[in-house]
Amino acid sequence: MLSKKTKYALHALTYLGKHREEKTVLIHDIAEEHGISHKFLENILLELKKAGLLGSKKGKGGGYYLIKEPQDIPLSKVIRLLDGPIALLPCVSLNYYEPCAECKSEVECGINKVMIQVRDETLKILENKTLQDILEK
Amino acid sequence: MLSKKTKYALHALTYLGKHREEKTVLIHDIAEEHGISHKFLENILLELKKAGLLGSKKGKGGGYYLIKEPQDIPLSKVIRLLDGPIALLPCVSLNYYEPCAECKSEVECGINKVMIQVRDETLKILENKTLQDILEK
DNA sequence: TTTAAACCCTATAAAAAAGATAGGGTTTAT
DNA sequence: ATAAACCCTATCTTTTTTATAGGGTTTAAA
Repeated sequence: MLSKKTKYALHALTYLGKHREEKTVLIHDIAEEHGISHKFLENILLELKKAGLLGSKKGKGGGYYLIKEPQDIPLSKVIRLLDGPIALLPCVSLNYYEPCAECKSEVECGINKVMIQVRDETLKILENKTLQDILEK
Repeated sequence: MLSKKTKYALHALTYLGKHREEKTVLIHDIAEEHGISHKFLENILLELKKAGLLGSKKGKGGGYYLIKEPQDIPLSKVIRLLDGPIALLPCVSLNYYEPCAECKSEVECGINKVMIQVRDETLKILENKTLQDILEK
């Protein structure tokens, strides 16, 4: 399951996507709309900004705005950013690889082999669905 | 990512699958092979038994054994059993449904819509991959 | 140029989930 | 009879998640 961070991120991105005509959107407004803690949401938006999905403007009249087109923001990107690996095991993660403690040999491990396949197929799904799909509902 | 419980369960099932010729397999042997706590593994095997995947035999010479054919044990079954929902959000879970706190209306929620599609496609993958695939490596 | 609105940063803490341990009871093959 | 192995319940530790707090910095507009 997705963490609340990722869930909130998706809600925020959706909100920003719906308000693209406005130059900026206030954290406050997003937080209020979805009943999220202002400060917690702030951290999330900062991460999305660091990752290049959002831009922000300081000072009076400032706020956040989408920097990418919704169709260029796949779910895989958002999930990886806030929740980490998409792979089901560390030993098959592309972005967060770690060896498995229980595995004596990855080469001989059938679980490893299957999980690589699962990872690839799952990635196809999550790279294919974008913020655009959410906005289109 | 999968919890250790699920990971251990997959290792145990694999071990049992490889030793199907023997009538029973000792918890001890599986635990030792993969460096898992005996007691922790015991709990997991009990869950697999309750779910109808394993049988057990008490007394001297007893142990656990596979009750189903490997091709009839999909990853989805094991994951749901030990880790819970496969869906990314509670509001789209088939087996563990709960409404989302942040969502005002599921019907209007684009995230919900997309996650239903993700769930269905993910399920296809996880129902299609079975213990047999792991054993075949 | 002041000031209010909003972003930015660090540290800490509460709550929940995961992971593991302990200890004893019951069953059964030899 | 007894040792080997399954079965059950409760507790505890660690890690991760989910926040909260408080203050500093930047900037647009009056």
